[in-house]
Amino acid sequence: MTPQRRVILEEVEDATNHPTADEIYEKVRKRIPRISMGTVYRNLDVLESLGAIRRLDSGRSQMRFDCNTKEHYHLTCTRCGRIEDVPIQPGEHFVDTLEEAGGKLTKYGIFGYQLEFFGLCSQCINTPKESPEGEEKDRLPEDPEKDS
Amino acid sequence: MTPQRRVILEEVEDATNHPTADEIYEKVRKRIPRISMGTVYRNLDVLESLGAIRRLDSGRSQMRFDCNTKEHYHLTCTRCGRIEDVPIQPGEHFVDTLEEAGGKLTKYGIFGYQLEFFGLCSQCINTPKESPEGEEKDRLPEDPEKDS
DNA sequence: ATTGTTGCAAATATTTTGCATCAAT
DNA sequence: ATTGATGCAAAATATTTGCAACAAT
Repeated sequence: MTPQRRVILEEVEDATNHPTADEIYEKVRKRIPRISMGTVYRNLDVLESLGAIRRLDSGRSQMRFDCNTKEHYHLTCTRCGRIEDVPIQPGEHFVDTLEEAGGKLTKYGIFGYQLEFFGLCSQCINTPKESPEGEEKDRLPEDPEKDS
Repeated sequence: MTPQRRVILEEVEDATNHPTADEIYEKVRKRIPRISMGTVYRNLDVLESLGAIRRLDSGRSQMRFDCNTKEHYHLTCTRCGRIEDVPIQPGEHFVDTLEEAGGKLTKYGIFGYQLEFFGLCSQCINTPKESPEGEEKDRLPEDPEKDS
């Protein structure tokens, strides 16, 4: 556990959003200015295989990282791309239903599943749409942002 | 609908696996040798926004494409990375359960979800593991292949 | 003429890797 | 000494884009 690795882990843990490697790099760089991107990526890999963090696939080009390795669900915002945790408690009926349903699939050779939600994040849901003329629809999963 | 676009669509439709842009390019190139990768990507985009094909995010670095735009589920093979359709009929109880569960989430501002399964594809499930000594476990979703 | 599409090449973006050096056993 | 980790730069990968030429209205 080198200083670099510790700081990288701390920054993933402190991040409230689910940061990209680049965001982590920028934060770590404030504390260790000479750190390199390669070190960040290498340590994110190591921390992942240690089970300290999880790698999330947001459906966009960049990977995101999460220090919460417990089972929970993510919401990808169709407007801004932010990922946040879905506010469902592990005990809720929804999860039971899903677990039960998922269990039925083992007969097909399936032993895992991943569920992602799409909608508006807590920030965007309270923000009026930007382009007032354009009737810009919120995008569905398979239509990640085209504009820039 | 240019010849290029038609051929690209045909190749996505003919592919039984869920091909990557590169695989599509290689196939199209056999019929239109001078086609360029840019044209393939541009047309995959166009075809997607026409609703003719879907873009799948396999959790790996390359996008994959699917001409089946109807709702269905995918299994990503944890051993070889292949994507195949989950042999669940739309009417099966499992899907109903899931739909019901998913519907309960609208109160959180969630209007869509995507479910992916992980397991062994029909090919790998009938193949003995390769490395006999290494106890090489099948990998879980968040642990895409590390070896090469 | 205008519009949209192509092929090509160059650019972009993200992630990975080679390598000499450094740090800690 | 050996081992593993670092910083740096270069490479690799996947995708996107600028542009001149082409095709069809």
